[in-house]
Amino acid sequence: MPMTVLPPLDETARAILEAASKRFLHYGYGKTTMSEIAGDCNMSTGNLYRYFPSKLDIAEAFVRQLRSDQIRRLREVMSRPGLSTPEKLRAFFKTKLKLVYERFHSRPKAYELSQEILKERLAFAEEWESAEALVLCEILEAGELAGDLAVCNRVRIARILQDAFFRFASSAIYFEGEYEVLAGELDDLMDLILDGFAHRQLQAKM
Amino acid sequence: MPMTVLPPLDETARAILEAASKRFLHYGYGKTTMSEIAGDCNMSTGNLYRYFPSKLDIAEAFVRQLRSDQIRRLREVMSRPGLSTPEKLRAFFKTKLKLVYERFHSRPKAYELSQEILKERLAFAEEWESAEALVLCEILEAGELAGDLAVCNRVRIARILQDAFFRFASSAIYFEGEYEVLAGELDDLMDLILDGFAHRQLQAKM
DNA sequence: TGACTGAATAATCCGCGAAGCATTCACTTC
DNA sequence: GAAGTGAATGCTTCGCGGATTATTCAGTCA
Repeated sequence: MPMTVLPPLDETARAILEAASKRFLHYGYGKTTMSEIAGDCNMSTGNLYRYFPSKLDIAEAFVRQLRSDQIRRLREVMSRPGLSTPEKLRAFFKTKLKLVYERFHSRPKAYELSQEILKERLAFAEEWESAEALVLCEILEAGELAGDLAVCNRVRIARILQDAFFRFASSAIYFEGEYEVLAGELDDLMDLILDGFAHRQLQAKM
Repeated sequence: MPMTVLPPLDETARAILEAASKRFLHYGYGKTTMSEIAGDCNMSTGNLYRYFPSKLDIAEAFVRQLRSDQIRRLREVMSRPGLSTPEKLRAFFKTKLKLVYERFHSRPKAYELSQEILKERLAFAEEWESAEALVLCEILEAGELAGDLAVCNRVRIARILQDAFFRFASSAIYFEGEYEVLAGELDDLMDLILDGFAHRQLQAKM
């Protein structure tokens, strides 16, 4: 179920994916042809289709790697010892902003590819959202257990948080502003929302 | 400064705008030609340019009307007597969602035109955002005076609110879901944020 | 002199044939 | 029979000439 577990790839498939990835990163999805990928792997185009149903699926597999790497990093940050639940939530969204911002500016082809796939493959986009929501749920659950947070419905709260920080995951903003400004606005919003949780905490105690 | 005040249009300009609007709504921006507009007004194409610098400016003037109408309605809702500040804030964003949702589904040409202009005319998009922020600021100011709300920096808070509800103004969502679902999610988010204000209120009193 | 014209200009759009490419499949290889 | 081939197929894109259309401007009108 969680997308971080990739179906195991046989050696040939891995070689194909690696060759394709290099070209995608250098030249972009559109400027990479199946014959080039096949050539890099010393095989014919026909054989590629024994390992991937289509070119788009190769790209999806690539983006899947990028994304699961991102999930891994998010988990890493959030599980640093000594962080309170509010701090974890803040770290989650700030890290996400930083990762996406960096990818956008330093690896534009990867960013662009990611966007293309997400547009074509709605199911994948939803899968990815759920994977993130899962991490959020884990943070919330830990907070609940630690008495850090009063949360009645974790799934719902995770969804609300995703809504609230939607703007910071939207590509539109990366043309607008500096990272520092964006991060500042994110902090402001997080302050308000954490106050919301604090208030609920108080209410729950009464 | 506020965009709701349109530069007064002379009679001819108004006629042009009206003729153009009809065609934009029926056939869309791209399928409307300057000669058609001129024909509708019994004048030559050249004369149109004495009143508007370009076709895009006619469209902008039209969208400006739509938008200022929307601002007017937002103000109307928010100034209904007997609403507390939290209720006003909720009404503001729910009304906005409803207006945009309705436009998207019942007047697709108008929606599409709106999007086209906002893409071309960044300055206009920003102007529009500021106009909305201004309304929010007014709500916040009234709340402050009524002792309904503890707000230190109105402009900043307005910005935070716009960030938080960005998703509900983004066109992406109108393909996804039913209005009821969206409105429900908006309510959830608003609940959390209002709790945030409530908490700040308590803090301020101590 | 200000309102307006419409032919001239230049920019953009459109359709269509050619080229390039993803995908398939009958076939080869080991 | 699993792995691989590469020419054949059909789909998509591209480029380009002609047509359409936004914009201009020298000139008319009242």
